[in-house]
Amino acid sequence: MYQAMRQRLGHQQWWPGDGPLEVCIGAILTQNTSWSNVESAIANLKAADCMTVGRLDAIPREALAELIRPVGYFKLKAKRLKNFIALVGEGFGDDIEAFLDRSGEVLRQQLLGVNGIGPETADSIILYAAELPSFVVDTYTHRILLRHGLISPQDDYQAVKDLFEWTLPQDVDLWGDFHAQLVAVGKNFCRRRRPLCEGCPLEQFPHDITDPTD
DNA sequence: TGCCAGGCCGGGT
DNA sequence: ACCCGGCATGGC
Repeated sequence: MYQAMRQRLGHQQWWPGDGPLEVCIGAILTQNTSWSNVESAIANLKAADCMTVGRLDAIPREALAELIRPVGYFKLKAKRLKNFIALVGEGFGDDIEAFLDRSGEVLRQQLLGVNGIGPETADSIILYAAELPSFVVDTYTHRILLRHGLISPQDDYQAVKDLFEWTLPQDVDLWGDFHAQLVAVGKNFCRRRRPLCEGCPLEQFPHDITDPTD
């Protein structure tokens, strides 16, 4: 399935955006939000010279919220950004690289301890910012695998993550691009409550679910 | 015009 | 252990 998507769509070159801090910020801001909204919020942060740990720590939460308004849930996400920045600042000052330069297990545990960072956001940061192998599962991943009968509805985040991590060679570029391909397919061919995926790169693979509830 | 977007949390059963 | 409402702007 990866080869089929890759052939049709080409390498997705994820994460879109620049540098490890921007990846972390984007991962939090894009929670249940389209990436185009995140782009304009990130542009605001850059224009306000706030794309550093120090500036994000210094800026008042209310002002930060205004800068990221386009992402929606902006008050909530301002809080979540602050929580993440506090974790980095506690041990590493402004040095995001040093914060990320630790084992994936330690990183994941610390990230999950932050209010506002759940499994997908943590894994996105580990895979795309720290560049360590940690497969990212999102709603598209769930949906696509469910439609193809590869998982059951009650399989949780960890079960789906395990399926990928135990099956694929442990390769950061492969895992990163695989997730990116699934998002591309999800956005364009596998939308919510739509049974048919006309022209989908995965059309050749069996669809066991003909009446999707998701 | 309504539905959806690259989730996560807190409170209620 | 689940289930649900809340969070909110922008694009199609």
